[in-house]
Amino acid sequence: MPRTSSAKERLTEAALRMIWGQSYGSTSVDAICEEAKVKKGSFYYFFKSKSDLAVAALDADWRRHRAQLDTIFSPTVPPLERLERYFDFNYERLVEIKKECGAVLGCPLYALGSEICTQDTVLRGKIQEILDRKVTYLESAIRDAHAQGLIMAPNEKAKARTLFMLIQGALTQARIQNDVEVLHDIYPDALDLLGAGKVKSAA
Amino acid sequence: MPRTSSAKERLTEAALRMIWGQSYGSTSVDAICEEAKVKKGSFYYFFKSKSDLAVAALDADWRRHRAQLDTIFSPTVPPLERLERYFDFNYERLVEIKKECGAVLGCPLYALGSEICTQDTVLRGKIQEILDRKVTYLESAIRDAHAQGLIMAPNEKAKARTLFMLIQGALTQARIQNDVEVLHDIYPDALDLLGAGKVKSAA
DNA sequence: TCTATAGTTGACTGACTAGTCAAATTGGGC
DNA sequence: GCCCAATTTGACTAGTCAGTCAACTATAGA
Repeated sequence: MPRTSSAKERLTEAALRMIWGQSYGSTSVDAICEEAKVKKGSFYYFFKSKSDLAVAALDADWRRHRAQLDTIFSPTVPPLERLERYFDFNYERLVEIKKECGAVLGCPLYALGSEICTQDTVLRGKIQEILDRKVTYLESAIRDAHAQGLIMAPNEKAKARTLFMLIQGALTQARIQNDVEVLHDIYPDALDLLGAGKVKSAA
Repeated sequence: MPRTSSAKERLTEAALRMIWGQSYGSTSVDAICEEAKVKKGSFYYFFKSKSDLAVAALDADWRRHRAQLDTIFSPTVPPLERLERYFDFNYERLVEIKKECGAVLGCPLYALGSEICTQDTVLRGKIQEILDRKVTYLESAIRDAHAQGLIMAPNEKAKARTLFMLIQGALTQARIQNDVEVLHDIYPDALDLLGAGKVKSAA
């Protein structure tokens, strides 16, 4: 295992950062190579195309992100606390990245997915796959919360998808108006969405 | 008034259609000109840049869209029916466009906004302006519904923004997975979000 | 009919695009 | 020291990009 990052790693990292920070279309292979300090010949030794690099970049990012989600959504944590932690996590992440690069970037999957979905079926498929896996975390938290009588959500799959779309909508809105605070305001509304008020209070 | 569409009109229409259908970055001025049957020299007679054209295209689209929203959100219609109509309208619009161009395209403001927000401040400003106006329609419907005791939403501005982000999240998800049905499932959840169940039933 | 203005045209620039390739270099196993 | 495979390099296509420009035409008003 190399102590210093390999050329391939530097490429996927630079690619994600730049594509997320600007857009897929406006991020050139040349610019990615320059940022990663890799010559273009090497680029095409590792990846067969720009699209191929993007897939690899999303995969690498997902591997990192997944571990964080496993912690946040640990079954040892009460289900509604998992959701609250996830909201906090998204907020903190946005703040951190804004500090780093000066802009609120939202979710790379939605930003990239919305841009390329009509043009690159492979990339779109990868994005869909990761999005589906992310929804799964919400599903299990909602299922557990419902089972414990904390919320009223008999169809946890539908609720999870709706909640996910709300979160992603908020992340996209935050990106568009370059404002993290958009995220803060939605948690109480998310509880309403989940039917937290519909439940018979403890008798 | 010209009976046949002017070059300028053809340009804004082609631009919106192509940018929405693909992406801003992958839509070239040359391609727009070809689609609009206008020579590039003429393009730069009417618009000072591609970005300038995009702003004009959004403006023109908003003028059309606004009239439809005024009908849907007419104060003569009961407030919750306004919202239901708006959901139906979005669904029908997605279906229609899918029939036309073979793909689910979501909302042009979010698709374009998410793509260019870190790169084009003028375009971003125009998008924000239109988005803000759209939220206003939801606000008034929610305010009226609350006043009539149909929902529990004392802070109509916050609720409207949250509902808007849910809708936009759903539209974006529909675009990414090229599936209109995503939209259908969220209306009951939207009612939960608005606190339709929280309200004391008629005594 | 003259003129001013609005609109049109196509050729042009120079920078940038994704992707290719043969040759050179590296570093580990023998 | 030698070999082989993994990697690196930089020069190279051939096409596309946004934007420019001077010359041209159409047309409306006086």
